Amino acid sequence: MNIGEIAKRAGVSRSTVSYALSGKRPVSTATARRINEVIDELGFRPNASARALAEGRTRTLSLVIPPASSRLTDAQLGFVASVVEAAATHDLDVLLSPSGGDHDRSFERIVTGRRVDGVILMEILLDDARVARLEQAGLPFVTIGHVEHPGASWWVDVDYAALIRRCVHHLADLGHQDVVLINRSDELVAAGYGPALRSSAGFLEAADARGLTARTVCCADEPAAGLACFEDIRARWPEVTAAVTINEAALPGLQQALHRARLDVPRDFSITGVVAGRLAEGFHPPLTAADVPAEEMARLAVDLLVEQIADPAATPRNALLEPAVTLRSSTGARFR
Amino acid sequence: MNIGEIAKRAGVSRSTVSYALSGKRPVSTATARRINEVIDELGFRPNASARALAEGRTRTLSLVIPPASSRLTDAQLGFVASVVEAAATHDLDVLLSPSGGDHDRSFERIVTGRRVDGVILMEILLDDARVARLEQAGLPFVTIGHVEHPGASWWVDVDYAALIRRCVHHLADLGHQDVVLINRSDELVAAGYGPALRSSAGFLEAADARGLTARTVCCADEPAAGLACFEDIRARWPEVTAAVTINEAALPGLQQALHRARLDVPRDFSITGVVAGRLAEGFHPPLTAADVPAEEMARLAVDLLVEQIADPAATPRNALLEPAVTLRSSTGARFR
DNA sequence: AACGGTAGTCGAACCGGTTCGACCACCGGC
DNA sequence: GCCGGTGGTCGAACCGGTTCGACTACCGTT
Repeated sequence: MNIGEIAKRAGVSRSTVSYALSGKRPVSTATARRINEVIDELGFRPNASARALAEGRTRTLSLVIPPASSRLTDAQLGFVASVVEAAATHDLDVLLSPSGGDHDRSFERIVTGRRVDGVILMEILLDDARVARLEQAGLPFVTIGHVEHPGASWWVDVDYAALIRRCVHHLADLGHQDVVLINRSDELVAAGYGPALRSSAGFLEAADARGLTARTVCCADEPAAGLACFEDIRARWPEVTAAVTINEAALPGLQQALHRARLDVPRDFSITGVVAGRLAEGFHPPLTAADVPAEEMARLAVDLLVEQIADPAATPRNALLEPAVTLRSSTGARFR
Repeated sequence: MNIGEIAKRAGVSRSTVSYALSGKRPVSTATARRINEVIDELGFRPNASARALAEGRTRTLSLVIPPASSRLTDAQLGFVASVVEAAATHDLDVLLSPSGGDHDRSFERIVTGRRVDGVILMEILLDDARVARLEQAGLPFVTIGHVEHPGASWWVDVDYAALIRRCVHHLADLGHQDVVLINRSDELVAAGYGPALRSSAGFLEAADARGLTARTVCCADEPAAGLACFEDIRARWPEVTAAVTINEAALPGLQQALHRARLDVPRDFSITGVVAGRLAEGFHPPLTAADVPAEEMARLAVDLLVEQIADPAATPRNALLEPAVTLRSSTGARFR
């Protein structure tokens, strides 16, 4: 069941079997055939640990996810599956590692233990300790989202500021005058979570450019919070006629609040934002929104990481995606 | 950066460093202190591949996710995160492997390449080829869901038949006479997907016991299908006053269909089933349903797997969970 | 005083691959 | 007929850990 056994049965040395498998040196067709016969017969496959030790690479990537306690949103979960798919096309395996909370041990194990060839970090903060740790360790990595001053680093992100600006312009075009941004949670904003901060900046910028009255609120990542948040908005600013959101988890609650308030979307109230396509379509009515392109981001992230692993000295590359805002049916002209 | 370097700087042999780290043989306190100083100073951590090779175990589990990974339901995704958490408490890493489709190479790599110590298989079919493959390879594994004739094997499952029966009895108690089961997709039923088949059986059984008129339909795992499916039900069987479902992905579509049909839940129509708690709460109104206990299943699965890895000869254990049906507000008495 | 047991340490073998240097046989060129 | 190059193969070293057997020093017994 190991390479020595194969060699013995094929009547050759271990190195010859290795060369027959890798093709790194020529092997006569006759020997190659004999070796392959034995391998097929015994169902041999090289031991991954031994190979990793000898080659100095593990053919494995790590995908660092936020702790499960802070619920993963739909877009994030779709991303996990997509990374696995993308890695599979490169014959790479994916190690899923939690981080944050009391999971620093797992993260350290990955980084220092040479457990993987590279890391994909998701949900990073504008100033993220894990980024510094990986840089220090000299381990190739790609971040989903970019730190405040990316310098020369590898990352993939969605241009939240630009997308939110587009949403605001869309609402302004429809005649809305009083708009609100329903952001992610206070905690995330306080921690310096890029998408939340950049969305807020883009929102205020575009509202200012179009002379709209803009309000922003934070909302915890759960349906109940969405409901409470919307009722609060109605109570404080009854003049608001449209909302922009990046808070996927709150959507069911928003839906419920709209229904309770007997507001028809889009006749009485418009809603748009940046949301996973699947969720936007599940909303009622389907949400006019920029769909977070999880698969594309995953593919890009893996490709960038593979490139970086192949040549760690290469000049860093990045990608700032700006998906189209898909017009569905949750935004309409303001007649009142 | 390797154990030899540590040994040299601490003035001892490599084996002494190893024993100081593992505690498998006594080391004098003076030497241990010196070794630990050097280790802390250099930030040393044993190379995972080398250790795996020497010990014959990788301290890694594989979580095999279903083929069309883009179609993971909420309950499944919650499960993935929970498995990672549970494994972390045992200091184990989790390798996420796709299977099915054109991903058989990934699966084979895991199984034959001694890449992991054990496997958790989710979304298995009543007669699943991967189960046979793992048995043949002699690799410890636990399945989420159980095959038709489990024999002596390790698994964790939710008792769909019993839960669906409970849902039907609940509806019968409320006076409903004509009920429908909205199942998962045709394809899954045809492929022999346990939860779908067992739900169907339990549904018919309980309806029969209570003298209800029962219909069952299959519905693809997406919102649009849920909408079409419900409108179809209304057209064919207008007398139906309650639905039971295990199709989480179709829920938003059902919601939309109920709204379009101007049916008030629960006044005009009742709906219940087996659904992730988070989704049940996101429904409007909150769904009376049996919440799939993803975290508990994950923890159990990992614990069972760890137990099996420690003693492969142990007699197999399993767990059939029957979570409570949580009364929320989507079911009501039938007055008409 | 001889003896057995244990704490503490070392060197060497081993896990299962990859890769380097060396060797031989054979070929064509001058 | 000698030389250089290439195809094909082997043995040995190496990757970085763990573990076994052996050895020494020192302890308390009888």
